[in-house]
Amino acid sequence: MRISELSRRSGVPNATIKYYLREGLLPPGRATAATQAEYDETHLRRLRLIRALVGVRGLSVASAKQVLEAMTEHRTDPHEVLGIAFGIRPSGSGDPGAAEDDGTDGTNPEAAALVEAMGWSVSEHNPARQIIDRTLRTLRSLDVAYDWQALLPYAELAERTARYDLDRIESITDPLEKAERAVLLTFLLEPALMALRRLAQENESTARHGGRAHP
Amino acid sequence: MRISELSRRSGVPNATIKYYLREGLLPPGRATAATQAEYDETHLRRLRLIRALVGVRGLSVASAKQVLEAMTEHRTDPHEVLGIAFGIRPSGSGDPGAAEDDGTDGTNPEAAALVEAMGWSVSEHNPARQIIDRTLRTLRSLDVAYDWQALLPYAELAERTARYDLDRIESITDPLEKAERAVLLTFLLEPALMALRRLAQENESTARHGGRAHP
DNA sequence: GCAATTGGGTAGCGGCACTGTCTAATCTGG
DNA sequence: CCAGATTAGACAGTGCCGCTACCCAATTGC
Repeated sequence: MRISELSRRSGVPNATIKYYLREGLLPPGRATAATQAEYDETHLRRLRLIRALVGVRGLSVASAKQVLEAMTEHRTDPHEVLGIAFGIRPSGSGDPGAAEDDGTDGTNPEAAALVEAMGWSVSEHNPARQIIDRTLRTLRSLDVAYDWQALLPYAELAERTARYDLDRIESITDPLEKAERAVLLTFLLEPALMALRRLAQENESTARHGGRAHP
Repeated sequence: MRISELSRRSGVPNATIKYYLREGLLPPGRATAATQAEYDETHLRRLRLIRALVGVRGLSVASAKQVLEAMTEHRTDPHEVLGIAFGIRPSGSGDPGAAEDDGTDGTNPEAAALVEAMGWSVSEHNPARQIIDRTLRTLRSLDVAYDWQALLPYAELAERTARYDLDRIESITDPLEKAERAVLLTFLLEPALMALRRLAQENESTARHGGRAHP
């Protein structure tokens, strides 16, 4: 399959496919000549995956690249992939690297306390820790008295969610397929889970305040 | 308080505050003269809220504006605010309005089935429905056999999350404060909840595969 | 042989979130 | 009363990001 057919079958414009190739999100096709390369079903699949991560989930192209790299390399087992992939940040946020001026070392004490309390075994470097500490700090700066203990019930629910996530990929034997499924469920499901929460919030709000939905 | 003090106390550059004023995210100060306006604590608070929504949560400035408008107007009760605010989309996603070419009418049948099965009472227009249907369609296009029934356990957990969310704001009497808290908990907590899920996933993965965290 | 297609490269575009500059009016200190 | 600083408001410019358009030489299919 040449690039035009790949474009036609995926619905992604020719120029955009070239862009993904340049950026390294899509591996190059098997070159058959100086101006000819052959693509196969794996490229088509990868392309759809890219579109899902970027379009539906809203990852930046750079973040999607990291996820895909982690997924493809999967040095030993899917566990690695999860560990690496879980640290990607959405496109919206600003500067990675140096914190603006809030003098935060890399300790994230609140996340650590939470992990300890839950009895979890997670890497010190998991960037999810940062997100938790940052969120709590931000909330408190807005006079919302939240600390890690306020997150405990949420952590409990997250634990069940994670168990359910892992159940769903346990039966897959092919490691690459398993890694792909893990990425899909982790990232692509995030907007849907938040959507579920909002539906449930509206329902719960309706139930408590007795109001009916706006027409 | 004049603009410079507002800038100094919030850490937001002068020019950026003017930008937010232009965009309508921050209400104008009380003009005392042609080149003088007075800002107060509510402006400072609002500014911090903007920064939290845009910086931490990653909302686009336009989305943040909608959230803030819904929050401020709060025609009758916080229930309205939740209903409106819950429909905001993150900045990452592409074109609102016309769906690309996947001929989707506005029905979102899977979300409807899920809502029905859960016995929820939510508006037909809640955009969370769209997100759910879109996510499921995308997953299936990637050969992941998911339908609304696969989301039921997640919906169950979302319901508990929502109950906990509503518990936390129930005691607030001032309607504007309540609306603000609802917005904060709904939006600002989202990254943290996803972070919790990832921590729990890593933990669960470690437990099942017996691996230890990467050094 | 020759139009059409392709790979590969570079340049440009539109949107977004600011940022810098300018002007005229106003305030402050002496 | 006046010099110097500050301010509101308007507008142009910047840097980044995700494409998109164009160009060229090589290759292909007819």
